[in-house]
Amino acid sequence: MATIKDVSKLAGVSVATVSRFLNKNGYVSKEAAQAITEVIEKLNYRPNNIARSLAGKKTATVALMVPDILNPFFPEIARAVEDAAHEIGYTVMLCNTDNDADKEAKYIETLIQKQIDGLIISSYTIKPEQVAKLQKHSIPVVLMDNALPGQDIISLLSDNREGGIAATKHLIAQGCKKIVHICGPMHITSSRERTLGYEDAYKKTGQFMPSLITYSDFTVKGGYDSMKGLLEAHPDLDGVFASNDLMAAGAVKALIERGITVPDDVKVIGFDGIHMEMMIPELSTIAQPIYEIGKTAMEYVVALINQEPMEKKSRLFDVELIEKQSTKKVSS
Amino acid sequence: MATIKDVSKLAGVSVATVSRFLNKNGYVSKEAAQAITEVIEKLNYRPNNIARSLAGKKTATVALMVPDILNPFFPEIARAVEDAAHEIGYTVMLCNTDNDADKEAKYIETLIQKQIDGLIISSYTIKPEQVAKLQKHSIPVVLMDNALPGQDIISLLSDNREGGIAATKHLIAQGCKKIVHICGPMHITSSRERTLGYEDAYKKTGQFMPSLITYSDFTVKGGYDSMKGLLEAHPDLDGVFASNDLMAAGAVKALIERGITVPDDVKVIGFDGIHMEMMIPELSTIAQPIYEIGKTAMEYVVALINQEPMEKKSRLFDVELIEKQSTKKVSS
DNA sequence: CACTATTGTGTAATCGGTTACATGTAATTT
DNA sequence: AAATTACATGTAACCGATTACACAATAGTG
Repeated sequence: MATIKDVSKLAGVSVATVSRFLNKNGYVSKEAAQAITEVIEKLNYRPNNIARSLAGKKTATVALMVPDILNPFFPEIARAVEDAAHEIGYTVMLCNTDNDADKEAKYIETLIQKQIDGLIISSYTIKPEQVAKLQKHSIPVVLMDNALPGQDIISLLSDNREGGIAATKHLIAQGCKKIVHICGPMHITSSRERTLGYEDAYKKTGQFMPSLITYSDFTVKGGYDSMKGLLEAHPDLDGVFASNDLMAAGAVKALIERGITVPDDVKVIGFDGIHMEMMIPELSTIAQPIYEIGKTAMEYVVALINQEPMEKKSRLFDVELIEKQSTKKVSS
Repeated sequence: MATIKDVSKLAGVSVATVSRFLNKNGYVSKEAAQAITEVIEKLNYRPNNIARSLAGKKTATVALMVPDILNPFFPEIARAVEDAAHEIGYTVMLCNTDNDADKEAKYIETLIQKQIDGLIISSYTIKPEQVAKLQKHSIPVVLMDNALPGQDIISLLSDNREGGIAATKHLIAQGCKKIVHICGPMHITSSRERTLGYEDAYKKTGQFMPSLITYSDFTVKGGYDSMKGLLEAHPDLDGVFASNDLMAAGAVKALIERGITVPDDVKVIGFDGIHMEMMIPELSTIAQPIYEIGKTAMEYVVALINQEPMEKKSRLFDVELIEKQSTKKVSS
């Protein structure tokens, strides 16, 4: 591997000049530039990023922390983040935390040692002290789809409350009279908000009862089990709002197994907008602008890394109702 | 951030001793060790990985190249690789190539500059010259679910041929008389093998015709479209073997849309064994030991990195038939 | 007891870059 | 013509570790 020294020697200039040339800062004469360009070409020289990083520059690496990349919501995030990162020459490290605080803590240690420039967290178990630790090492953090109350961290959230309202209103508009809700883990802010949205919207109809809500865990299995329970308690239900698409899918499964037709007998709507074209019927959902959020997360992280002046502000993204078959009005 | 120098000063020893202590090589007296331990604790010292890497050590980072993490097959791989990596203190960089040779080439440049220790490729478009480039930089490469003919690269494959046979035989055993096949991209080795397996097995029945095969692209949409075409050509088909689970899902969708019941009228089996619990009916499949393959890939890469003596050998993994509803025999 | 191994430690070079600073020349100002 | 300013380049310190080598003390051996 050729080094900057090799280049400087062959080009007949000093390493400083080569470095200036490479980084486009400071003065470099046309002749020197020409010579260096040629030598670089000839030696097929590539600057060593490790050395660069050590000399005080950044690593151009950010990490993405997710609970589990197997959960289809997170590949979408990963893809968005990776695309945005790649575009500006950054590289993404993938970290699965399994919602395990220990694993999380250990990972953060590793990431600090590896001198990542920034961290995008889309993990729900993240502890404030971990974030504090990162900040002590001046590693910028951006939270996606999560918020840490009372902390000075940028967090990018969808308007979950509004989404919960929109989902519920949509079911009402489609003619549902008795709408149940499968909600996600209560320690997740986004999840709570969605449920509050449902309550907001549904209470106005005067039909609300606490027993219409079941608490679940954002998994297909969880949605499936919850749906079974709800069917026992409310055989006359005709609308289901699940706090995420996976649970909605589980709910559909439970309904169909019981011989209940979706959307004819019961309409189902999810939340998130993950791609599940394989579902029959296809699922209506409240879609988050996941891609935009991911892209924004990268932009924010990079801005923080470069200490660009910015109003350090969290943001709320609009969600969008996507109507598919699962809530289609049946022409009677 | 405390450095090794700070530690050495405070502990009253030289940096060399501290380094020896940290790396557990060379002699360090009990007293020195004790003193160093205390100072490290006190200063909360963590060795700087960048500096370590520069000084000739490895980066403890591998990259994983996949076409698109949004395709549900790849999160499974990513998860396996990441788990195995994490266990041995390695970190994983995620690279989406979109099957774009340019993007791939650029990425490889970046990865070389970042001095990754090894690369696991599960991307189908990888070019031999790219691999050669990596090898020139002595970066070990392991191929997953793919092989590069005539190249000296370890590749980990499932027994796709055998899997294709097993899938077909299973459909036959379940009573299917006319079995069509939706095959994947022909430039993908694994895909071709699966199709060969189908042909092998089905030709024995004497029922085989080339028109039973449709060429598709490993997507849900592709499977859906192919199925439609096959239904036109062969209205009397009663078994479908799709070369991957996504296409199988698309096929199921097309069938159900046509009012055909799965598995009663037509049985469908896929390949890969990705998790799709949301499907109704759940999909029978030939499961690859994805997790094991991912783990093995990491083990191989690390062995290569450490230049451990090993018979540099590619491996073929056994696949497993997973029977679910989509091929259930209907009690008549 | 002299001689070799073993144990323990420190100095300084090295990895491959970046950059502050010194120095020198050419072009502008005043 | 003297004083600035802009341009161009090189020297050497530095980033934070690893490690070859030299040296010293202690233990073991014949």
